[in-house]
Amino acid sequence: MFALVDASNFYVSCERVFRPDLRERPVVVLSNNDGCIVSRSEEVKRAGIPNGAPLFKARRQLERMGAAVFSSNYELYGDFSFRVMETLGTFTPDVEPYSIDEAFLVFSTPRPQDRHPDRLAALAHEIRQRVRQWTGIPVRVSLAPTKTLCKAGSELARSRGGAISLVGRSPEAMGAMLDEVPVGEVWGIGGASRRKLETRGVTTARQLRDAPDAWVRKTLHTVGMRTVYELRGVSCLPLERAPTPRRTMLRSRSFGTPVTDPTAMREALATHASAACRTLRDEGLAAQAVQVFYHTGRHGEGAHRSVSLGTPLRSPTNATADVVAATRYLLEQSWASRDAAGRPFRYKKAGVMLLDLVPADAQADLFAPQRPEHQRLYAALDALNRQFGRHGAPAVSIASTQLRAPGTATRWRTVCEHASPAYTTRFDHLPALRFAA
DNA sequence: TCTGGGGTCCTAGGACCC
DNA sequence: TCTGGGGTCCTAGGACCC
Repeated sequence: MFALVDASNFYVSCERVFRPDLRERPVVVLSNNDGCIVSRSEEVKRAGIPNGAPLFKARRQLERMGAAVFSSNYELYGDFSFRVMETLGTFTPDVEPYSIDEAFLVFSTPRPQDRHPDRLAALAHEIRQRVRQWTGIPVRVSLAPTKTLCKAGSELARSRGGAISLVGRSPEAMGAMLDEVPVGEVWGIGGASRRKLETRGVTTARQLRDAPDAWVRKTLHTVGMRTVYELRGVSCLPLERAPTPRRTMLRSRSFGTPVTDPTAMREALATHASAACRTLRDEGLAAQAVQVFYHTGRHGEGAHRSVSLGTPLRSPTNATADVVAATRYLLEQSWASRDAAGRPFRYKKAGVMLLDLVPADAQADLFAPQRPEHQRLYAALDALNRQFGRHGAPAVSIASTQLRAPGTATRWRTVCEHASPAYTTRFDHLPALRFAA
């Protein structure tokens, strides 16, 4: 038996914990660079502002509603996520954090006498209550025999007090529930599959569940077949107790101001490469290939250009200097300031991708140079930054991340104009209580 | 008129998720 | 003026081999 615990409007909920004045007010949280709306309170959803809407399009409406607007504060959300996961760990050791705001839990199948719907509904409610009381975060809880059914249940729970159990229901009773779920809301059915299914007359989760195997296999291939089995109550997606080692890593950002000169681009790529390598070392991995990409905006006027170029590394590495050197080479190979008509390229975003990741201690190549001095260098660097780095800004970094002349501002960095305090992770941001006289 | 058969590996791109 | 960021998996098709 699986449980899905899912926070609704998680980022908004985090912002509200230390701001009770916002409980009844419309609130939105923005993506990086203050670009899009990525979390909306119920009031904002009701007003018809869609998820993913760019801020500049919704700004007037939000002002009229008196909405509070926040930049993303991942330090805060990450800490609340940790607290929620810890709380869930008091119900079962088998917790799989699935995303920042969701987790699957697995319980041993209840004995028949405990399988009464009331008892299961009570368990779902208890999880909900405890998370709310211990962390301040409202969640929905859905119990079901498979992960995909948990996801469907979580949708149904929205209109059922936030907790639901689909365990032990007959196929007919389950079908009645799945009738309420549009096929596009089934976990694993995205826009393309939804359109495909709808043109063939399949519009609900129940119809998908009851479609013939051969037809499903032909239409949605093996992944879709797995989804259908899961809808039938046959579990195909086990709980992932340990996270699977990652295969790739990407660090990218949109620029606060468009980049037109190669020096700023070099800085940005070196900064992304440094961040990626630090994570690589934290996770004990090494990369065998590097790719950089950068592009102009897709919207609006001006010259458009999109570059994506990669190179293998001589041997697996997580040394920042190696990767930065590779990004520099790739930039030199690909940079252009103007198009054929002489119009400047205004680059909006850049990123560094590390590929073919392997464990750092695996000896991939007998002839690869062994460089213990690198290990000591980066161990020292990481230790310095852990102790003296300030919230993502390293205390010691390699020089090419700071190519600008001293005293000049970095113009490419991300915009973040509505940040809330990191209430739970920085002493200087601790909330102050004010008592009315 | 006539155009083998079978295999591997790699890459790009699609689809999906949050 | 202003449109996140970070992942995984699968498939199709090309290159190449015998």
